Amino acid sequence: MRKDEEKPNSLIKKNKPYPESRIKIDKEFRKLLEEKKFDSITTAEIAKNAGVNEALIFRYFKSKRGLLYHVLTEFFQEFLVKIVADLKGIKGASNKIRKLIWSHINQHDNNRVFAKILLLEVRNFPEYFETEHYELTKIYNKLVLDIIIEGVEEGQIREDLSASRIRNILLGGIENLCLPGILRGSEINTDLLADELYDVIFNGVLK
Amino acid sequence: MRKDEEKPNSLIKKNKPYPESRIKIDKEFRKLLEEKKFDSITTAEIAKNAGVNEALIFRYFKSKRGLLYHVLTEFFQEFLVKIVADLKGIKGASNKIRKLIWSHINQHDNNRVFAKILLLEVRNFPEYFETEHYELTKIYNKLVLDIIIEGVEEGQIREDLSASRIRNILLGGIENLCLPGILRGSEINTDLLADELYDVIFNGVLK
Amino acid sequence: MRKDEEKPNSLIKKNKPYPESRIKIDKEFRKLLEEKKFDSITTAEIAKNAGVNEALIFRYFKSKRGLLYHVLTEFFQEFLVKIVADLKGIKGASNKIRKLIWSHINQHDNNRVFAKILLLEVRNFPEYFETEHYELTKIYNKLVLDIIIEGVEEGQIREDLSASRIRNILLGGIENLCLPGILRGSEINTDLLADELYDVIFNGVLK
Amino acid sequence: MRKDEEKPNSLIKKNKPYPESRIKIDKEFRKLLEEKKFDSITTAEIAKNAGVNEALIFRYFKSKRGLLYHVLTEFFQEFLVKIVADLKGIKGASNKIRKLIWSHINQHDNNRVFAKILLLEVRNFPEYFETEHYELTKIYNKLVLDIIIEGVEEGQIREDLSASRIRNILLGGIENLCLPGILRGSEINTDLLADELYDVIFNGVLK
DNA sequence: CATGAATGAGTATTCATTCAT
DNA sequence: TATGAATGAATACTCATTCAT
Repeated sequence: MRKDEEKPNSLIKKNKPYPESRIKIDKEFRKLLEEKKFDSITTAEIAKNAGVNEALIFRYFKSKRGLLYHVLTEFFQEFLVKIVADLKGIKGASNKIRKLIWSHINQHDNNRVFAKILLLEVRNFPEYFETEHYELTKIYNKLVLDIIIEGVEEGQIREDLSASRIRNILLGGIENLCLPGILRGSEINTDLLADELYDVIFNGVLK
Repeated sequence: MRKDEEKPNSLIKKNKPYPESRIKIDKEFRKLLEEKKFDSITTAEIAKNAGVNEALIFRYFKSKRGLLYHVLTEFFQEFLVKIVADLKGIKGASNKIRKLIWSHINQHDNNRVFAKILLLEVRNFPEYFETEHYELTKIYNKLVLDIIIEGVEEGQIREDLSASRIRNILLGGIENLCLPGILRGSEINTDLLADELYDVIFNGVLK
Repeated sequence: MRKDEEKPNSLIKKNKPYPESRIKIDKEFRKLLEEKKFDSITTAEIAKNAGVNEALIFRYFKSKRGLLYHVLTEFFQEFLVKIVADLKGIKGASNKIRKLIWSHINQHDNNRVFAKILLLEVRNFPEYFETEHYELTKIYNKLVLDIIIEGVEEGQIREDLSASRIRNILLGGIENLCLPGILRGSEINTDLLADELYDVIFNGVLK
Repeated sequence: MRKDEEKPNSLIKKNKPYPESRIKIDKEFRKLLEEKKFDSITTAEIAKNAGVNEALIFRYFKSKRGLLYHVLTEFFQEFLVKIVADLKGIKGASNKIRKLIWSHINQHDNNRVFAKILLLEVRNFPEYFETEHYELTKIYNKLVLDIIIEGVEEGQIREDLSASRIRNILLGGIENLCLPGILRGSEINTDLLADELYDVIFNGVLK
């Protein structure tokens, strides 16, 4: 059918495909981010390695930090997509939470660069909080909160604790568990950590 | 007696007191370290805020990093003194270890800046390992090792595990537990963390 | 023909002309070099006098020394071109040597700044020997050597002396003779010096 | 006798003996001058090596250059004393000149540092010409001139050439001959050079 | 006579960013 | 869309020199 063929096509076109140079910059920057700190990456370096003109970085991303925020947003979008996909078809709040914990830790494990940046670099910049990325974290927070509420409504989770507090404990716990591994570059045993956290949380939290 | 009171006074003076400017630099640098990363602190900034001439930083501390190492050493000396004092009079290796864990975490809690620097910044600089501070850490490591060995000899600790491995697990555990709090500036529940770690370690380690 | 005249013109243009600022830097640096020593010329001074931004020096020439080496290379290229042109059409090794001596001294006389730098400054920098300029001197040395060898083969020059030793004596002699004039800025009597050197060398060297 | 004992004593006192620190600075500076260029010697370095307070350099010598001029003067005084001593008892202008040439070259050979400084460093500083050292060179020039004049009056030297021109050729010749050896640190064959110069000069100059 | 402290002007070099085309 | 040129504000660090005591 024509419609079927055109729709995705037009959708992609609406997202007007980024010019090649822009993509190269993005790619090269991600690569550099795995090798060194944001501060010690230079725009000259990015441009040279990407084979594009330095000024393009500023045309496309406004500033070096703009580039960082953009890349961070991209990552978080993928992160969200992944989480949502992973949760699809799972019934019951506690099962969802178990999956979410695992999936979140797994994402951290597979994207250490971003985890590190989020943890160590970004919070220093005041303008971060006006960032698209920051907006996305709010969406994620909401998503998690909804699952908790669902659990409360289902009667699985104690209703005498504020749902948002539980959410914070959950997310804080995940970060705490991942931190050492991310920082030191040491192994993250996703299954083990996920189990442990689920245990701890749900012993305190389940009815 | 007057004489008795004056002598120590004069003794202290012999250790010629640092010039005021030097102290100001030290102080201001510590302050800035609490606000921002080492790399983004500038010598100009230190000097200006401290109200001294920038060149004095280099006269007194050789380099910006020299200043860092100096401040780190100062801190670690106090750290060591505190630990040794805390251990004084405690009998039995396991009691000593319990105290040491607590004291170490407590120090981290009270000196977050230094903990942060140690954890995140300093290990990148190769010359760090020729630093007085690094030498002091060796002394501390030895001190902990000796307690473990004491435990083995007293028959409290399993002798089929290498003492130095136990020491490493112990110190690594402390760091892991403190990391999140330090990084985020969130609360560190010293008593809880210390108990937990002691438990974990000693369940695996005690005879 | 017009076409014939235009083509080389356009060919030259393909070697994209250096930006004006770059040329200004080059020019101003050469000028300063005539007034003062390399070490006491500052990049700020160069930029200010040339009316360009100081950072451009580094964009175009990497470093202050890079600028020096560049200018030296430029000079030496002209030097080589001149020598080769002067030797064109001359028959017989001894005639070539006579011409070469004269031409070399003459170049020194006309480019005292460079002679001075070569003699006094450059040999202190270890990285000089990885310089394009240094590579060019090797070419020149080879060129002179070949003439000597030609002389030996023609039977004009004694074959019991190593050709390269003769070359070294020749070039060393030229430098010695030029040195005082260059250093003091006093007159260099090219004809006289050339005759003298040719005499001395060839009395010892001819068959 | 008292008088005998007191006189030298008082004479020394008149020259009021320099304080030890001053002497140490002088000594250390001379030593450094043999190792590196004036510009790359720092006052801090001098003071530290000499074991004196840096500020003393300025008390005693006004400035870093002041120190240089002082040391140069000292050297020249010794130089003059040596020359005068060497000439003592020699009869006849031509014999005196022969000796003077030798003695001058010999001094250069034995004091390469000073020769080098005089040749390369000092002439750039405009204030040099208000220096005591510069005044001493005038004395030396006069001394040489007088010998030439003596030679003219004795009838040994042509009176149709200006005596001062002959003097200049003589002194210029000495410097020219010494220059390469001094600059390159290569050997100076005093006897040979002296003979050569004497020959050249006197073939053109003697009656 | 001697000293420790302090300083200002400078030093090459870096870098994110802007601009004209 | 792309580019080469240009720039200003920094950056850690140096050094001769002054000053109060």
